This record gives sequence, C-alpha cells and structure tokens, in this order.
Amino acid sequence: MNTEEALALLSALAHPTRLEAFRLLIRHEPGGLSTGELVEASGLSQSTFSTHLAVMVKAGLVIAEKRGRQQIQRANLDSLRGVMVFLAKDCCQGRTELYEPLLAELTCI
Amino acid sequence: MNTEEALALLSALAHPTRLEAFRLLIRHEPGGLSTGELVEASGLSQSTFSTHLAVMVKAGLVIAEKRGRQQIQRANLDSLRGVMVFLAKDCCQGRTELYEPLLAELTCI
DNA sequence: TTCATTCATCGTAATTTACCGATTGGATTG
DNA sequence: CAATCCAATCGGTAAATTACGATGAATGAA
Repeated sequence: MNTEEALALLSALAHPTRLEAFRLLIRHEPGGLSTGELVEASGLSQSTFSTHLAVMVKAGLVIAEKRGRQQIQRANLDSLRGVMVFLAKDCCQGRTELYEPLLAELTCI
Repeated sequence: MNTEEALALLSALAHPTRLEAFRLLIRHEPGGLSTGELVEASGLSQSTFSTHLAVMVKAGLVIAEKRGRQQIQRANLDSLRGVMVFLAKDCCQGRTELYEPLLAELTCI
C-alpha cells in the first residue's frame, strides 16, 4: 500500500453515497450484491451510481465479478485492512508510542 | 464518531497536500509546527495551504493553538483513532468475523 | 432471431475544489 | 505610534467532481 493507493482508497470512501454502498456491501459479505441492487439502495440514477462504483472499483475498494448478465459487487476487505494499516503504520512512521495506544483502542472494540 | 464526522476526516485525509502535512505533523508530535513551516514544506502558496489547513482543522484532524503571533498546528491523534475505529467497527457493523482478522493484521505491524 | 435486461459510457450542465496574488486584521517589536 | 510579521480571507480562474438522461454493448430469454 503506497501513498497513491491509500489516497485513492480514502477518496473512494470519502463520499456519502460510496461509503454507504461500501457498508452495504460489507453487510452482504460474502455473497455481494448486483449493481442494480446497489443502484436501488442508493436512490440515485443508474448512470450516476455507476460512476461512483467505477471510483470504488478503480481504487480497489470493491471487486466486480460477472455473473450471467449481472455484475456482482463485493467489498474488498483487504483494501480496508490496507488503508488502516497505512494510517496506523505508514502515517505514524515508526512512532510506535503514537499508534500503539491507537491499536489498543481498536482491539478493545 | 458519526458518519458525517468520519466523512469529513476521510475527505481531509484524501488529498496529497493534506495527507503529507498530517504525516509531517505526526513526525513533529508533540511539539507541532507553525503554519509558516507547514506552508514552506508544502511548496504551495500561503493562501492555498491556508485553505487546506482550514479543511483539516474543521474536520478535527489538526488542532490549532495560538502561540505568540504564530499559529501552532498539531496532529489530532484522537481523530485518527476515531476514523480507524469507525472503519473497523461502524463500517463492519457487528460483523466481528470480518474485522477481527483486520485487527489481527494491525496488531502485527 | 428478436426482445428484454443489465450495466457501462457518452455528452452536458451545475457545483465544488484547488490554486494563486492581493488585501486585511491581529499581534509583536522597535 | 509606526513598522513588521503571520496567517486568514477575498476575488478570480482553471480543473475536477457530481449529477442526469440518452445511447450502446453484452447477455440471456422467448
């Protein structure tokens, strides 16, 4: 996970529509949802949501897979893990005294 | 940390200039840096960086503190922790089987 | 083959963001 | 008080993002 990839992931997450879609996809792991179901849930037009989806797929946040004539979308939990590791480690460059309390908090969820 | 706050933090992080400034501030914890030093490090104009800084401060990513006639900026590690907890917990809404491997990875940094 | 379904892409308009120089306001120094 | 320093804000431009309807390509069904 380099800076560029992390920025793409952060940008992909930093929009209400996309964040909500991602959360919806997480709730539907590991089965995923079709693009049409996501469009319906978003309340936006099909074309508008398609561009949001393209942003997420390009960033690696979502993985698309063809199934029949539908496109099944799945949350990429590896990318979520990646961006969190980036924030904790790469961002806090070696300052363990800074991110260790952060991890402690996370493990106590 | 609600969705709105998390979105603001993600947006604040999702820009090369702002992410780099944040990383720089982390490296300078707990002393912080003056706005002028951050401007110089960014290579941008003073006014441009000032708007970036305002985004970060508004999101709570950075905390400003007046010292003399300078403005000292400090990374807000609580907000970083907050957004990570949001991604791990709120985003993975109760699906412990999803975020536990995620946390396991984080604790092995 | 013909029709319906599914979704990406195109073209476009409106809004937001990013960037700059210039100005202003507040604080310190002389 | 006057001069200086620091940083926010203003005004303006260029680029990116967001949104939509319409079109088109691919797949499956009749």
